[in-house]
Amino acid sequence: MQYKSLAHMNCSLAQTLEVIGERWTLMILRDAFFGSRRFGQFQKSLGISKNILTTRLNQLVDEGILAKQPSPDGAHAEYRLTEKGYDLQPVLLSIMHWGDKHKPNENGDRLIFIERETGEPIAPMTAMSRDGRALAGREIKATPGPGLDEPGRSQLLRRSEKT
Amino acid sequence: MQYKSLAHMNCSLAQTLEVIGERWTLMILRDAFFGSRRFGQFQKSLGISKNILTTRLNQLVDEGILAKQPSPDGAHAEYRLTEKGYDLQPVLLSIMHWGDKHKPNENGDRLIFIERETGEPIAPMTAMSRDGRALAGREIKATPGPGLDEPGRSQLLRRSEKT
DNA sequence: AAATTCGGTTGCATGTTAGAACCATTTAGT
DNA sequence: ACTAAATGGTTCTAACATGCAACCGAATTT
Repeated sequence: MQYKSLAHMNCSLAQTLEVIGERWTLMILRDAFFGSRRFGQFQKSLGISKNILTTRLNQLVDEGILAKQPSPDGAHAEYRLTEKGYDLQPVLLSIMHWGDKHKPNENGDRLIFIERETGEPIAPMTAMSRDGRALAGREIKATPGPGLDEPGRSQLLRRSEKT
Repeated sequence: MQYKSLAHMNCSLAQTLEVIGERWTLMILRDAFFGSRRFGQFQKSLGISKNILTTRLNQLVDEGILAKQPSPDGAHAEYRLTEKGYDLQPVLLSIMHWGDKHKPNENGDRLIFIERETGEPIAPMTAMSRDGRALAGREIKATPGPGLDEPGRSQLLRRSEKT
């Protein structure tokens, strides 16, 4: 997907960025969350070149984030979010939340996310303790898990010592 | 920062991606969260070319996400997260959480995020109702806020009708 | 005093992107 | 039924970004 691959890194961030770490990809997914299904809808709404859109949609289909299916009327294809795609919603929400705060529109929030059933606005995305307290950035730290290999492990520990 | 600018779009996602929407940028921030401060630390840990690292660090400083300061011993410079930078933690956490789930390491999670004080693992990043219930992707929808302009507004409404 | 480290800058080859032109199929209009 | 336009792409090319290697000055180490 890109110039220098991050795929060899044993890092959940790198692995994910290998898939969605490109501007258009997330914009396409945004549109998908808002109901776009068809090639032309994405293209018109985003103003993206067709060839780029083609490659991005194919990558997302290959990754199982979108599924390409014939439309109900059978004529053209549709791209729909899979479960794996829906799982990206927290990512989109937290990015948007940052944008609302630090790149605001002068008139106020551009979008308000509400619970479908109640119509109530949802809470802003924050890290939480298991018992439901919001946690600020500095209250959290990382420790090595079973999946971390030795180089990363020792780097992490060395750094956290002297903090 | 990139080929085709998203800056003209009135969209919190586009605005944010204009700043952090490039693979290296988020990797650099990951390192910053884990304690990297110096040019050489970032470069060694990521294996990124120096010229690219230079431009990315400068962009982050220009945006106020990192601050460049002389180090305590006065010799070389240090890059440290600002408050604006710390606010990106939910973004990183949700991306990593997706990676842990969908691009797992066979041995288990690579990192475990814990509350600094208690040592307790934090909850996975999820959208929440204000009263603390976790909300799945499909339970949420977007409605236009005061900052949304007419074209986007009507598009959004048109789409949500026929869902 | 010489060599190494640190934090870059510069130049070049190569890979990606953006835009335009083209094309096959389906749908809409007359 | 015939034509025109829309849809969903593919292909070509120019322009720009990336990545590597070489270089460089200042500061530290040997």
